[in-house]
Amino acid sequence: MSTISKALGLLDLFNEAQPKLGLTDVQRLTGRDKATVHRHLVALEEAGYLEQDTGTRAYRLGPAITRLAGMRARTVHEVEMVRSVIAALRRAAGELVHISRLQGFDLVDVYHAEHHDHPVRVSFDAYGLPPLFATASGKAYLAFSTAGLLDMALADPRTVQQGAPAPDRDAIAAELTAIAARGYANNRDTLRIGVSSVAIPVFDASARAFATCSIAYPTSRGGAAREAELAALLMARGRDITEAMGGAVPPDVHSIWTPEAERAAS
Amino acid sequence: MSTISKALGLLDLFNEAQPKLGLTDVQRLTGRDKATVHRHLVALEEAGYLEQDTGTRAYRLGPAITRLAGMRARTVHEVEMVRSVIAALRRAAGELVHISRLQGFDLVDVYHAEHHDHPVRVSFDAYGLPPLFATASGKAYLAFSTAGLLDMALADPRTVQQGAPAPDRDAIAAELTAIAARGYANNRDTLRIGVSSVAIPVFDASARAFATCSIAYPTSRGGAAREAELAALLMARGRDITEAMGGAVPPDVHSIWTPEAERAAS
DNA sequence: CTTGAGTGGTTCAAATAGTGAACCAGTAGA
DNA sequence: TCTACTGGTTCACTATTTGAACCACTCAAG
Repeated sequence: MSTISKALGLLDLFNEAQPKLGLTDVQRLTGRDKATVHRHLVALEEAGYLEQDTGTRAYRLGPAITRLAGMRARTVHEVEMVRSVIAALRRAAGELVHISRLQGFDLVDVYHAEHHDHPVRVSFDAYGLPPLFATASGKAYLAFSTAGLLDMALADPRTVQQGAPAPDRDAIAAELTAIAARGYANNRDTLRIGVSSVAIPVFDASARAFATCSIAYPTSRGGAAREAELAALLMARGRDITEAMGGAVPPDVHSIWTPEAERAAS
Repeated sequence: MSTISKALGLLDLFNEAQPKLGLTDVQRLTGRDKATVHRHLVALEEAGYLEQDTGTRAYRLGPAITRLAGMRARTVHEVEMVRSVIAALRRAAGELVHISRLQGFDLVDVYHAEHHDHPVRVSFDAYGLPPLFATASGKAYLAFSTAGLLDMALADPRTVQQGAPAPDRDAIAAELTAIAARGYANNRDTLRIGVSSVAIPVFDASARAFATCSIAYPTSRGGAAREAELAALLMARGRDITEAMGGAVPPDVHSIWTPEAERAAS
């Protein structure tokens, strides 16, 4: 293990539960020698990745991290921020993976990664904008937003223009509650025959949903087992996606997603 | 020089002008051996501080930076984010340094660091909230915000309640233009006899002013030379303060502040 | 289709930089 | 005054890092 990895690993020790760590704390947590830890801490501090409280001498995350994150936000396009995570997801799932973002009352496609192994693929129409509650992404978004949003989406003029039967508000609300409880939304042939999908929300820095990540797959390839499998993949990466974009997963969602992530890591 | 410092130094090579760097680019910029650079880049990539474009193989800043910055934003209090910078400023200036933040139409004190060397100090009244255009901080804020804000501040009922003569809008607007051009605002005895101050804005991630940093000093200690000296100190640290809080200095301001920063570094 | 000049990446002996047991110094209770 | 904690430092030892030379690949020119 390189010295660099060891030093950078120290930064991961800082979290909500332990925002400040003393030399001895870090030494205990890592099991490494005190002198080594100290040298690493000093090196990180000199570079600005840590800073030391002048009073307690405890270390905390430093300004260089914030500075670089700003640089990344400015220089790396939003799409590229999640591209590697999405690519990994697409490889694991073998299906089309989407990132969509809310604009007005529509979720528009920001990025989608195709997979080229299967001959049968879901083709994607970039200009079809169905109402929020009709797609897996939209439901994922609504389920993790404030309740009022569903009514606003239902009040959207395009919802009734379709000539279709009026949507059942209570039924949708009940489904959203179920989605919030299990951590992901799904869709089976409801929007387009032969196409199913699963979706999770992406949260911003204020832990509010602002985008979604979804996997679309031909229904022909998937039963309930396939859906559960893809949903597990999605939830295992949910935290990474949100954090790569500068967001924070709310605690309640975190507790739903984390067990899946651990299961997938095994 | 430690390996850690060398590796972390690589991250600073990425900026707006060169958001993506190849192995050879980094090697040229650092002058170090290619093998060394490569090992460092790989170590940083494995930790998530860099990521590699699968196509071009160029490196860019990675998701771990954004993740950690989120952690810092959540665990380190806003005040502590700038405490060390402010402490350095206070030591260099030997005067009272303030950080104020806009709340509604008032700049309220977030943090202030006193200096204990001088017997005569500016004492600070935390509950005095003069109109924006009457303080150095307020003027610094207004000068780097949209023009409409001045009129809103002038329309504030408390402005006229004072019983003082009505403020001259054109004179203030002209002063704000001058402030924007030279990079800092000042105040001499106008608010309180015997107290002068200089101030600069602090910008958020969207490069909009959202707070200010100011130095207050007894007028008895300061002529124009003292004011210029303190203003130079302030502007030299302006970028650090903004970036430590996750903000970005707008390009035009950057070009005003940077020469001062270089002068002060010598 | 070669050739050469670019890439990015790898190898392994040499040496430099990292390591850790033991040490010092300060502080807060008992 | 002890003791038991802190944070931090020293220096012989050794393991990790280093860098010249190397490979593999791509691309444009001859």
